[in-house]
Amino acid sequence: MSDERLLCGLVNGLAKQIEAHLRTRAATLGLTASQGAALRELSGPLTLRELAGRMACEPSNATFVADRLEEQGYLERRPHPGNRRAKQLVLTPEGAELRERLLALLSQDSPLAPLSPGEQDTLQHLLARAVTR
Amino acid sequence: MSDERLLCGLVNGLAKQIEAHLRTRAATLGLTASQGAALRELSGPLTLRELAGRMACEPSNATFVADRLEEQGYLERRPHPGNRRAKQLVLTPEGAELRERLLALLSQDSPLAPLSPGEQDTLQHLLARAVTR
DNA sequence: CTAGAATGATTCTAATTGCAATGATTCGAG
DNA sequence: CTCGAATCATTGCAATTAGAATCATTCTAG
Repeated sequence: MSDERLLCGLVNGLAKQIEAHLRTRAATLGLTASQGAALRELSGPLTLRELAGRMACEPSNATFVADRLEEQGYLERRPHPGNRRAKQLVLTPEGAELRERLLALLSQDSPLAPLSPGEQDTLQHLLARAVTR
Repeated sequence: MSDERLLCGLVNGLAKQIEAHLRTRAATLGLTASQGAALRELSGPLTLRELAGRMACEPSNATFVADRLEEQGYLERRPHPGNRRAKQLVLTPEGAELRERLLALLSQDSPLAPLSPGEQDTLQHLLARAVTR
């Protein structure tokens, strides 16, 4: 029989651990943890709402971090083709280059490293079933 | 092959989902999410640092939520036997009663419900291996 | 067609959180 | 024994975050 409270603590603990890992790596590039998370998710053009969804935060926060990244010249807001309300976030060449460096840093000493590829697969499968979006 | 970035997003997403679930239930008892988390972890006397560890937050934060719970009469700070630096957090009868009500609320419609007990077991096992450094 | 609901982004405000510094107590090397 | 390092809780401050309100645009029922 599984203890749900313990399980919640473990999920939260691992999330915090992943965030701490991201925080240290992003800091070496002059970014906050949130900025690093945003950069990590921007594998292609995203709308602000999509970014908020991937970062699991409020849209107002996504606006905030996008502002900072835009000020630093790492992304641009472009009019969304086909929806004039929305804006597309697109990385500048500097942003894309920085993203590559960040991804390289993140792949080192990942908190998920103790798990084998197979275990990561089953973990991914279980989490995907639990997360309702 | 597993995508580590996707996995990180899933862990974070589930953590946020669990927190949102906790937030709504705690709110019906007049508590914030953090206060609810603290109450949930206080199955027995805990030191502030232990509580912070279980909540995966900074000790200063644990002090903050303990202050609130103490003001509301749900817990007491007692001198720790054997260590005069530390303080033991102990639930009052009202706190213990409130905790039972919270646990009852939390067991309903848990975000982990989509997973079978067996799946929750393997999930717990995997997370435990990843989170222990 | 059109009025009202819904969606997307933004702004403002308040609350939560992390971080560095401080005081008190305990531990440990020499 | 003793002095410096480490631990525990707390405080103050800065930064992040969530939540409600607002404006513009899009969708939809009738």
